[in-house]
Amino acid sequence: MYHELFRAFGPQHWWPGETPLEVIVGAILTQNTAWGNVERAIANLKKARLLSVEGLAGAPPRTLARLVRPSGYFNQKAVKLRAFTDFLRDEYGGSLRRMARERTPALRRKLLAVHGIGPETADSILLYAFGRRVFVVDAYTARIFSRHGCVEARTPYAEIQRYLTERVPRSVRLYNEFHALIVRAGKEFCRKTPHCDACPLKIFYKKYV
DNA sequence: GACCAGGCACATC
DNA sequence: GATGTGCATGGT
Repeated sequence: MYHELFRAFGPQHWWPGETPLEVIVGAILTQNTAWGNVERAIANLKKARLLSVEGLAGAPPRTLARLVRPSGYFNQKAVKLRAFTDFLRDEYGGSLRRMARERTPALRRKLLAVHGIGPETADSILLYAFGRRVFVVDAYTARIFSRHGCVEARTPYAEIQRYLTERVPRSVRLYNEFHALIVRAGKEFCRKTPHCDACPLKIFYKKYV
């Protein structure tokens, strides 16, 4: 499936963010939200010169909420951004470099304890901000692999993740590209109803489903 | 005007 | 532990 997707779409160059902090902010803002709206919110933060650890930590919550408004759930997301900078300050003295020295299992555990960071957001941060070998599962992943008969519908996050890590070669590079391609395919072909004839994965669909 | 989008926390059973 | 609900904007 990976090779079919790569052949069809080519490299996706993920994450679409320039710095680890920008990846983290994007991961929080994109929760159940179209990426285009996240881009507007990030642009607002940049324009206000608040897309920094100090900026996010120091800005009034109402200001943050106003700036991230285009990404939806803006009151909650303002709280979540602040929860992250609080965590970064308390746990690593506000230093992403120090945070980057933490070992993956401990870091994942700590991230999951932060308000607003669940499994997908934690794993996106681990893989795309810190280059850790963690397979990110999202709504598209669940949909595509359940529609291909690999897992049951509504299989829990951890189980889908286990299914994939047991089968996919364990490479950060591959995890990065595969997940990005899954999102690409999900957006274009697997939204409300399957469009299997045009989808690069159609041969798998026809063979197994 | 309905439906959807790269979830998560919280309440309730 | 499973299931339901609120959160909210912008595109199709």
